[in-house]
Formats: sequence, C-alpha cells, structure tokens
Amino acid sequence: MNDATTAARPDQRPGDRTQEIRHDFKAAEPRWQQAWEDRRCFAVPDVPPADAKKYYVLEMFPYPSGKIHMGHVRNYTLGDVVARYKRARGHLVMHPMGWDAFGLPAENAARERGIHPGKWTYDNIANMRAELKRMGLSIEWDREFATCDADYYGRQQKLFLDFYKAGLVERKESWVNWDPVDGTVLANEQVIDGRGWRSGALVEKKKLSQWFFSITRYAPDLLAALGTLDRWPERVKLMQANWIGRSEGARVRFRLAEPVEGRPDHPRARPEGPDQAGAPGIPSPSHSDGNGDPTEAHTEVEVFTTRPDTLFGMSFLAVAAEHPLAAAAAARNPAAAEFVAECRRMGTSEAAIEQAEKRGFDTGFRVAHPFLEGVTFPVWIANFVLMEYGTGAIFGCPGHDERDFEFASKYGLEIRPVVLPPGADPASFALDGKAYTDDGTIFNSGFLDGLDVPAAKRRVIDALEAKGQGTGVVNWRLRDWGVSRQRYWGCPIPFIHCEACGVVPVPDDQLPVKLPDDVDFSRPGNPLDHHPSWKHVACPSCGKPARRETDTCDTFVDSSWYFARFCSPRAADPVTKAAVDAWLPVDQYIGGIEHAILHLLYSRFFTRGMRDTGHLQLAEPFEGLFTQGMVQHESYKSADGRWLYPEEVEFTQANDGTRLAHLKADQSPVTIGRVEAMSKSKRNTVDPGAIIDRYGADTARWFILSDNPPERDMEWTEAGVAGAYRFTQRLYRLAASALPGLPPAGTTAEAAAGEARKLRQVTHRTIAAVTEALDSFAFNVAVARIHEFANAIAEAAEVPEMGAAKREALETIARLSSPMMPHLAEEVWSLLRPDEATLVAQLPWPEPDPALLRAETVTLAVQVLGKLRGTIEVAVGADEATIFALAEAEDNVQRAIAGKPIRKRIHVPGRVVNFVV
RNA sequence: GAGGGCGUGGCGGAAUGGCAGACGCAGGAGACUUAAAAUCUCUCGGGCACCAGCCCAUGCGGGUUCGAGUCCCGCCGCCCUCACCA
Repeated sequence: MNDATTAARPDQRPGDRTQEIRHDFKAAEPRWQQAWEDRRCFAVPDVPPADAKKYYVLEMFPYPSGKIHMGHVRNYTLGDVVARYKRARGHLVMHPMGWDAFGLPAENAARERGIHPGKWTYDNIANMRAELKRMGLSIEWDREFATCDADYYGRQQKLFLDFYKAGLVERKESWVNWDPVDGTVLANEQVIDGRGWRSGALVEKKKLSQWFFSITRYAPDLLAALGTLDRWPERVKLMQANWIGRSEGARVRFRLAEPVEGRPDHPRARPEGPDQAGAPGIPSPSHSDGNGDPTEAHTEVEVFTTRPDTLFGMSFLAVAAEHPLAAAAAARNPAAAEFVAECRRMGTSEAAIEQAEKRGFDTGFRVAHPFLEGVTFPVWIANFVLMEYGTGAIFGCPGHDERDFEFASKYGLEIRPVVLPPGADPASFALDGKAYTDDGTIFNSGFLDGLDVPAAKRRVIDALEAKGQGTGVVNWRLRDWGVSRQRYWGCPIPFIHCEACGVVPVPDDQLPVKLPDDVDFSRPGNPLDHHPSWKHVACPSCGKPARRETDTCDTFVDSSWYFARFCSPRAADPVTKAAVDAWLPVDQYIGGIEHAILHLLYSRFFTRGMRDTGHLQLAEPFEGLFTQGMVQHESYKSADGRWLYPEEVEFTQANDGTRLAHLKADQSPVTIGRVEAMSKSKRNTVDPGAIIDRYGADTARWFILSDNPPERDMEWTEAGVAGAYRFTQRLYRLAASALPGLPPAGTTAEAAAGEARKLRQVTHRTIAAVTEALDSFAFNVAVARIHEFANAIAEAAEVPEMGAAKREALETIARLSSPMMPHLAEEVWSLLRPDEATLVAQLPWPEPDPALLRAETVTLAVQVLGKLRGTIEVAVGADEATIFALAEAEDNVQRAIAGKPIRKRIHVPGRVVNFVV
C-alpha cells in the first residue's frame, strides 16, 4: 500500500520523453479510503469514555434524489474538514450520515414511472452513498439510517405519542389546497398561479381536521434562547426572531351597538398563551365543535393592536373575510356573502401580487367606542385583514397607519390625527397626504392628551383594564405547526379513529405503524386512504371496528430529531439517555441558509419537546451553526434560445480579449449568461462524479475550499478546478522529487541554522497560521497559507544542511493539508515515511515550536505624516531611541522630512513608526 | 413597505485602526520542445517618471485619528429575509 513509485501517467503518449512524477489519484484515492475503513478510523462508541473530549460534527443530511450535486460536495467537504481537523486536535469526533428519505418526489416517480416509492428511494440512496464515499469523507457509515426505515419512523411515532400525552399535539381545523380535478391535497409548491400543477384546475380552499404540534407554547423561550446561541450567524437568529414575531400591544373589546345573530365562537374562547398575557397561534375558528348555542348572538368584537394610544383616532373597525362576524353579515346580506366569497378565492399565492388594492364591504353593524359615550363606528369586512394574526379584527386609525389611511381614503372614512409630531402646532397640524406613524405627543384624545406615545399606551391599557374592555398582551406571529399531509410516502401518524372512543393513540406495543407495501398509485389522492385493508383496524380501546389515521407527517418532522438518533441509531427507544447526554448538542452543524427558519426552528422545538417528555436534557440541539453559500456557474444559451450544459460549450478568445463561446457540435455561437445558482432548468450544472473521474476528490475539495469564504456563494469554474489540480500535482512532485535527498525518517531538525532555520521558521509559522484559519472557518486563507508554504519549500536553498528541515517541512505540509486533501496527504506521508504504518488520519495535529515563531528581527514601516516612506529592519526588543534614530536616518524618510522639525514620534511595536512634522 | 447584509485590481479574494491588493485564477513576456501539452522563470491597480522616486486609488461625500478598506454621519448601488402581522 505504501508503494512510493513515481509512475508515469497511464495516459501519457508513447512519444513522451519526460518521465514525469505524477500522483495517480485514480489508484490512490480508493486505496486510502479502504485503509481508513479497514482501520475503522472514524468509528466512535455510543457512549464515549468519561475523559474524552467529544465533538459532534453534522452536515444537513441529503434528500436522496439519486445523484449528489455540487451543493452536497461543498456542504460535506466543509463538514469533513472540521471533522478531520477536530479529530487531529484530539477530539473524539462523531460524524454520521443519513437520508432525509420521505417526500413527494418518490410518489411522483411512482405515478410517472410505476416504480414503488420505497424501491426508488433505496436505489437512489445506494447511488448517492457510493458517490459520497468517493469524496473520501471521514464519515462513520455504521450509523447510517434513512428516515423511511421503519426502524426510524417507528421511533418517531413513539415520540409523536409522547408529545401527544404531554399536550404538545393538537387536532384542529385548518385550510388546505384542494385540487378538485385530481381529488387531492396540494402542497404550496404544487400550486402555481392558483392552479394545480398537474391538473391545471383552479385550487380551492378546503377545511380539514389536522394534526398540529404546539410550537407556539415555546414561542417565548424559542425567542429568548436565541440570545444564548453565540455560535450561530446573526442573520439566522434575526430571521428566526422575525419569524417568531413578538409584538406588544393590547386586546380591545368593542361592544356592538346592537347584538348580531350568530355563534360568537370567536375570539373570546381563546386559550391563554405562554406569556400569561399573549395568545399566540392559529385562532382556530369555530373549533368549539358546535357546542355553542346557535341562538346566541355576537355582542362584541375583539381586536388586537400595537397602537392602543391611537384609539381616539379610530374611524372604523375591520374584520377578516373568515371572521365570524363576516359570516354573520354574509348570512343576512347576499352582497356581503359575495364579497366574502371573492376574498376567499383570492386566498392563495396570487393574493400577494394582486392585493396592492385594498377593498372592503360595510356590514352595516356598528361598534361603540370604549371611552366616547354614544359614539359608534362602522364595521367593515376588509381584504387586508388577516384571520391568522391577532384576532382577525382591527380598529382602523387612518391618521397613523398607512394601510388604514389608504382604506379610509378610498371609502371616504374620517381621518382624524391624534399624534402630534414634535414641534407641530396642534391648532394647524394636518396630515400631508399620508399617515403619520412616528412618535409624538397625543392630542384630540381626551384623557391621553399631552402624553408621549409609550406613556399613552400604558395609560390607555390601564383604563381599558379598569373598564374590563381590554388588556395589555403580547402577540406572536408564530403559528402552530401543522404536520398532517395527505400522502403515502411519509411517517404514518399513529392514531386510530373510533366512532365510540374518538381519537385513540396506537398503543406502544403496536408500533411501528408500518406503511403498506402494496399501494396503488393509478388513482389520484392518498393511497393510504383507498387501500383496501390497511386502515381498517380494531379500536385499541373498545375493540370495535375503527379506522387508522391516513395522514402522514410533514417531512420536517423526520429531520427534527435525526441528529439525536445518530447517537444510538440501533437503539430500541428513540434515543438512549447515556448516548444523547454524552454526545449532544451537535457542536458544529453545517448546511444551507435556506433552512435558516423552518428546519432549525422545528428542531429547536422538537428538542424542547423531547426534553419535556423525558428523552433529552437540553433545549438547544445545535451549539454551532454554519451556513454555507450556494455553488453557482455561468449559464449558456444557444442561438435558438436553448439552455446548454457547460460540457456542450467551448471557448475562444477574441482579438480584444473577450471570451467567446461556441457550441462544440457545430461551432454556432453561444451566449454566455449570468453566473447563477446551479439548477437543472438552466442546465448550468456540473456533475461531481465527472469531476472526480477527471481530477479526483482531493482536487474538487481543494478547489471548493480555496475559491472564497465558505459562507458566500462560490462560482464553479473549469479554470479554477484545473488550478487546484495543478496544485495537487505540484505538492506531490515537491515531495517525490525531494525524497532522494532527504535524511532518513525521524531525523531531527532541531539543530538547523541559517537557511535551514529560516525554512523551519516558515514551517512553524505556517502551522500557527493554518491552525488559526481552520479554527475560524477561513478555509480559503488556510489554503493560501499552504500555497505560500509550498512556494517556500520549493524555493528553499539547496544547501547540504537543509535536509532535515526540508523533511520536516514536507511532512508538515502533508499533515496541514490533510483535512482538505486527505488522500494526497496520506500519499505524501507514505512517501516520506514508507516504513511507518501510521495514517495521517490517525496523527495528532502538528504543534508549532514557540521558539521558531519568535522573530529575531522585525520590519517596521516608517511613515511621515501617515504616508509610507520606507521600511527599517530592527532587532526585536530594540529600544525606541534606536528605532527612531534608524528610521529618521533612512534616505527616503530624510527627503520626506525635508528638514522640517519633528513634532511627534509614534512607535507601534512590531508595526510602524510615524513622524509628524 | 419593514428588517438585515455587502460594495477592495480583469476575476475570486487577503488585510487585531498601522507597509492595501497576501494567495489563487485569467492575461502578457520568456525558457524547454520540431511543435504542442506539462513544467519552470519574469511581469501583472492607474498615472507620471521609467534609475532611484512621486502622485492617485478599497462605491460617493463628510468626520474622528499621528494614521481609516477597517470606526462615526449622510448619500448611491447591489443582495437577502419577511412581506397588508394591525
């Protein structure tokens, strides 16, 4: 295995006269991958020894689409560098891999090509596993699982039931996208311009009873704990904070001037929220299941506002089209019903585009102002009021809210300013065509007059509370997590519906609820639902015929706890305490920014849920988070407007230096388009397999790391890979060609002096610099330092006493580059230490010698008035007087001073001398 | 609309407030070669001088400082997230 021949490349033509030294990556890479596996270099126990420094590195696991893409290559390369580096630094590193294997594409394959989703998925996994293995990742494959394994989703069902028992699961009604032609529920991404992606039918909104996780219960903690995640990117924390969306305000109840017939099932019967005052989450309209007395009447409407201080500027009240009061209006007035129906039709995605215009309908109902005796305001149905937020009703204050201003202007409602901008005159103040939303002094507002905005908010809330007409509350934007999917290829939700007993959890001893294999995809809809036998079971509680829940879980559930399962992937319970207590949290999690909100928030929720059901002892799953940028590529278009794959295009250079592209097939001109994210539709993709065939895994890894900082988008270029390939060969050649002149392995370089000592200084400074760069995720800088190091080794003087220092340098460069180019590092190491059985993957990280980091002399920049005029070389520790004298004596400095008196001398040790004249 | 981020050579980028452009890619010149590939050497922000050297330059305009790519204020441009969230 440690054969260090310098074989000529097999593809060299016979006429070649140079017997080149070449690194044969095609032979070497599989050989070293086998060596790592044979020695189980990356295996760790489920329960690490007490004295071990554990480190858990995890990259977001892939969806098994069938082939890896460059985004995967980048993601897993970054993770592997961290894993290998931390391992060398003496940590016990867990670095697992698995598959996010449930989801719609498998069902689409089944419908389109008649392949069973399970077979399609497992075949894809086999392909992708093989491709990932070719990258040389330091993954412990023994821990691998797929979320579609019954072994995994069965444990997930156990967690689901535990969450249910802990009150973290609820059933409530919710709207779904319904395709009336296909008779199926559509995911949001299957609705294109309001139509079903397959049938083209207009999508309708339909209400179904569905399963929800009570994520809103943790809203305050999910928000507050963001402050403890100091190894998370700020922008991810910010996005989550915005998503959770805490806002302080008040709920205000408005009495209707006359009672309105209808069931007042909303919004009074809301559960109290986590903040004792707040009530986050889905308003769950009409969930009280018809227990209300149908003869009851609405007597009031509750609104949420963040601006209770503007209550005296009110001119109308508006409710959402889905609000019970809107329903009441629709019941008695066909025009209102028509307006409500229209709003519902606009419900989905095009709403966002279409809804520049605010529209409303006056119900004719009126509400009384809480503080103005005898004053009432009209109740409108408005298309810009959201049922899902707050109470689904607002009071309109056009003077100080832009939306209300627009609405009031359109419908001729009163606009009454109540906040006076600083310095404005209350007698003459008028709005200049738009709402005033900044701070100021309250006026026209009775007992609030003269207060500033925050004080007025407090005062009005006190007054509302005293009258029993409102309270100060905290409101949350976050809604409960609906997990029901009307799909086959997902984790079955473990419940049984019994006519007598209601919703009954599947008993633990009947888990897992396995998906049936014999499913029919020729019919639209959920195959679980129309399976002949699967859903018919006996009720676990009364034994009578009952039916299974046919909904399956949102796949975000699968990925919300996989990191915990990796700690003991074959355990009978979802997790084993000793393993998760030892290994969690994940020390470094790496993945795409596209998961900044949902996946990461759901995982944080799940961890809390698992903590509160006794499975875990921590709240935060990911201690460190790193979000990598996308991989981009130029796009190409043929003359007839077709997108072209990069391999169909070749390039020439015009006389003026511009790049020109042609179609390889017929030399027709090709337009070079923008650099953008690789995508199948634009065909600007590069196949990782082809790159590894041509250049090897080390080259691909090296290029990815060297191009730019990992958090930014990178551009994949042919020239860039070729450059990386050249460096791999250069490094190999550097070692192989020096080998004959080196002293035997183990020769110490301690005594080196002169030129040899200089090389040793470079070696040890590079160790320090690369270490620092890797610690801070500055992989492109680490690569640059290794380039410089290689240059220094190549330029080292050819003196007889250089040998030991050069051996040390070459051994060090192999070890420093090993996290990034693991195969080449092993190859070079085995070249230098042919008799040794040790792999670089098993070696500790090199330690710099402090004595060699210290410099004897230092170069100081000499400035005059802040402008550089020269440099001086001084001994480290020279006294200031000497330094100033030397600096002043420098020719060019003299010229710049030009005889003027020096007013001030500044010396920053090791950096700069500056004279002020 | 709200919130956030980023602007440095032809390109990717480097730079604890202290020699701007490390390192690489692309380009140019040369060596080797019958030729090419590979490899090696030199060069490579702009301008003036072309031997030292000088001036300009980190999106634009101000400011703080002995000294600003870096800190502060105001513009301009691009990107991202949420988007009628009351």
